[in-house]
Amino acid sequence: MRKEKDEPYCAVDFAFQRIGGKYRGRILWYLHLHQVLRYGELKRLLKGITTKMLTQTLRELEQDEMVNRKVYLEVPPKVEYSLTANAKELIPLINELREWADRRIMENPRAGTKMPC
Amino acid sequence: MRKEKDEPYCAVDFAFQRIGGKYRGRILWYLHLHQVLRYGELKRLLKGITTKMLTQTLRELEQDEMVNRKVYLEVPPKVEYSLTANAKELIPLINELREWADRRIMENPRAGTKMPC
DNA sequence: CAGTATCCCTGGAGATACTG
DNA sequence: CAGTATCTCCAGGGATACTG
Repeated sequence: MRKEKDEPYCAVDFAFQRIGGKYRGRILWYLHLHQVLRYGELKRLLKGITTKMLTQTLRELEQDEMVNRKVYLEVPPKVEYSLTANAKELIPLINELREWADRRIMENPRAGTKMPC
Repeated sequence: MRKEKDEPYCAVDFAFQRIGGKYRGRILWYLHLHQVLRYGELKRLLKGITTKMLTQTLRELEQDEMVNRKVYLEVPPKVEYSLTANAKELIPLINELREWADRRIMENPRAGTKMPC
């Protein structure tokens, strides 16, 4: 049974509930980079994610109108995921967050190297 | 004992680890709105937060160089929190996330009203 | 291929009491 | 005032097996 999120206290809260969580950011970013991805392709990109978490996160993103899910009635099955218009509005922001993070990573002597996405 | 965060997989991950979490976004936003806030003021703004979570989150933000902690050696004690330069770079982005969220909230017939922060 | 269905465990978070 | 210190709980997430 799907748990309801806590009522967000304010818009900042609301935003972070939609993009926060362990995999949401990367899923949105990969869908942006590739335009459209199949379930298995996403699973390969999100190395180590379990099917349970991937399916669950995709379903939540779908309910939040952040991703489209397109099912092809073929054998073997084929399902494609893509960003909705709502989510696309966020891409420039996520990109700037990514650049901010890259700067923090470069500043840090320990890390010293950019992390590819 | 402080648990280490999972190694972020990429910069997008890194960014969300720094601004994600239940209260981080709002703390950064409130510190932006008020410039400087005392512990008790933050606690009042984050209605319902426990001292444990507030202290813990502030310490993490401090370690991540997102907030400054200034202690006044007075009785009664006085501690002031403010944003670091690193965190201030994020404010325009958080503000745009907030505006994005406001648009989503207004679109939704159920909600229909902006949420103040 | 794209998922379900279970079982299980941990750590994020709440409640409460106490202190320099 | 600005925190510590404990105890507790539960849901987010992992591992594994199975299926249309």
